[in-house]
Amino acid sequence: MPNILDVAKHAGVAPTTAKRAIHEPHLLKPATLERVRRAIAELGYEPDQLAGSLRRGRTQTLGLMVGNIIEPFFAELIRTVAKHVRGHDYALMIADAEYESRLELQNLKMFSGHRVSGLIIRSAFGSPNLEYLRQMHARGTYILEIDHRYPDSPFSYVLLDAKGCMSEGVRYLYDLGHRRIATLGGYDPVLTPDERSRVFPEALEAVGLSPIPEYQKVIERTEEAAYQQTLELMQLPTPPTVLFSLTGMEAAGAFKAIRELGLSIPYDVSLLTFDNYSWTGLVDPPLDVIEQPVEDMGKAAVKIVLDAVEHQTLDKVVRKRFPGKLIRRGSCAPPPKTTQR
Amino acid sequence: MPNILDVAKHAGVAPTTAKRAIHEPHLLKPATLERVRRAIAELGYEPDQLAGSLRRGRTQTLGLMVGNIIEPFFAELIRTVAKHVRGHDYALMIADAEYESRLELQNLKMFSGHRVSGLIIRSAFGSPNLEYLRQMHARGTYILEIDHRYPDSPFSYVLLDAKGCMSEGVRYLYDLGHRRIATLGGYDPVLTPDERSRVFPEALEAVGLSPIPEYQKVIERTEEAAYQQTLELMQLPTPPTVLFSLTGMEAAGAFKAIRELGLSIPYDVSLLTFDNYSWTGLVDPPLDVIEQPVEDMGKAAVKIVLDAVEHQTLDKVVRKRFPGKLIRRGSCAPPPKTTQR
DNA sequence: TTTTCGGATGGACACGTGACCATTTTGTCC
DNA sequence: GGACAAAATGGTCACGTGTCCATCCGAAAA
Repeated sequence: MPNILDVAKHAGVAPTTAKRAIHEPHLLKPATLERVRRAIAELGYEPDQLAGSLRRGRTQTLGLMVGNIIEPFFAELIRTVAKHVRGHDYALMIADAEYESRLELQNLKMFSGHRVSGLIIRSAFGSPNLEYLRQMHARGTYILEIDHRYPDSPFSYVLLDAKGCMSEGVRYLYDLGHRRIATLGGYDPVLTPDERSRVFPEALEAVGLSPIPEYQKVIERTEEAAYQQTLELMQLPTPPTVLFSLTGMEAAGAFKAIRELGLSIPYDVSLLTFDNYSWTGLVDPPLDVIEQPVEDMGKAAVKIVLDAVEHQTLDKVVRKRFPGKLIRRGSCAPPPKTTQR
Repeated sequence: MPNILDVAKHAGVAPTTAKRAIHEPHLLKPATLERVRRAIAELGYEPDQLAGSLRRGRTQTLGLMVGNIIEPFFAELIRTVAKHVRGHDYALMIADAEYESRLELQNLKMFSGHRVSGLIIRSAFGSPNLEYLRQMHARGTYILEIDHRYPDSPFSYVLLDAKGCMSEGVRYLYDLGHRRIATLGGYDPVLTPDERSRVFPEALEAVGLSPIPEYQKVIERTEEAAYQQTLELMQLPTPPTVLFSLTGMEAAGAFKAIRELGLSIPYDVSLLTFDNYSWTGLVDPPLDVIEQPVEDMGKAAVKIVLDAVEHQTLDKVVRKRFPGKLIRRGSCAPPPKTTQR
């Protein structure tokens, strides 16, 4: 593979001149520039990013670690991030932690070994890796959390306005007449310390309700676990009149369970979920959702990270929250008369 | 950031010895090894993959270029590939070409600049980038095509058994009584030269049918285009009795169009599609699908690429086809009596 | 004690680039 | 044509690692 010296030799100039043809072409005489350019084309020369990064002391590489690539939220996030990184000459390394700290650490080490300049991370719940992130930051990697953050983490973040969304959702359901509202999956400081389940009680209290203990359960945030919990909830003596799903993944499980129980949405039970996944508009009835502005979030994340990396302001902390959007489609209706109190 | 020389100094040994503690620990006296290991731990040393790759002349990096990361097929492919790369100390660079040759080339150059050792690529249709891929291969990148291949491409591939799938699908529909079968999107040597649409006529002929000209149309393989084409097809004087969707993405568009036309599946029209996406089991009726063994395909792709890269057998060509699996769920039934001939 | 040999350890250098400073060439003015 | 500044070009080295070869040490054999 030809290198810059080959190009220089082929063009009859010094290596430094050859390199300037790439990075500072304005410094060269047009004739020289042209000669070097032809040499580059003829040899098919392509700069080695490895050597450049090594010398420069800084790579043109960003890391993106997602929680679970199968979830459309993360797939869309990857696409958006990739889209906005494009054109800035940065490569994107992507890893999927599957919400597991062990995998997360393994991937972080890989990123670190490859000296990524910036890292956008959806950290795992209850992860012991905060210290490692701190270390990466101390060594020059700019870190931004997305979708979820460690409590007390010192890093920049891009998050959903969880409190606003939960309040709006609960208010919407309350106004329809619902009093027995259940979320899929409850708050747990270690297993599922996500903001949505944490602020749910506050949102209830804001409309004068309080959490119903028998609906509270800590589950994994998976389709299967949501399926199971829905079966259990709907077979309680006094089942909830509405299920509030905190992720689109869980909504699929809940929807399946409701259908298998022979219940009708929204006549027997209402369903509201986060994430405007495409299937939510295809099922019958189409689901009411709280849409996350994934595009905006990904774009903001890239901007913050690239700004910090390019200006080497690694200690600059930028924190942004984005509003969700409640979309009504028909899966929420007033609760059945017979069960209303 | 500490380097191997710092470690050596800290442990009181020569750089070479320090490095052996990492790569060839069996060569060191246990006491020395222990001292170096302690130094590594105390300094938090992590080898610089850039410098290593530069010296070695080969990176520990693979590239994966997908057609469209939003499609669950590719999201699953990414996950599977990431999963099987893990544990081999390779980093994964991921890019999304969005089926556009221009983006594809841009991403290929990025991969090339970062000197990826292997590349798994779902190439864009009618792309002019085959020559560039050839060049990358000549310079030491092992290349494997997945899901689609350039006609006459010289590279390894992992593909679906398109012919088998199309034959089985057509046979299934024929046996139900269908004679007017339309695919969504037809074959075009430049725009959509995919195997599925190409072998569709053969599959028809195998059961004694022939393609119906008015159903043949070249469309983009998108949800929106499929939606439009479905509207058009179903409003023809003699509409097809069944739609055969070649991708899961298109099925969503078709499903939406059918519902909006007030038609009932499968009584008014049947629907069969590739890709067992989760939503296909949630809608009413659940859809008959031809499932692609994404896991197996991704696993095989990684194995082939890593084998070739690690043994430096860059000219070894491995080609595999995987069978699809027809899953019946109820969206295909005998055609309506009134329209049957 | 000397020799020999294999197990341990050490030293020098190259990978391809970018940063930095040095040198040559060109243009302008008197 | 000479002086001078600016424009253009050139030379050297370090980034952190892996490779290659050299050296050292200690134990067993002579």
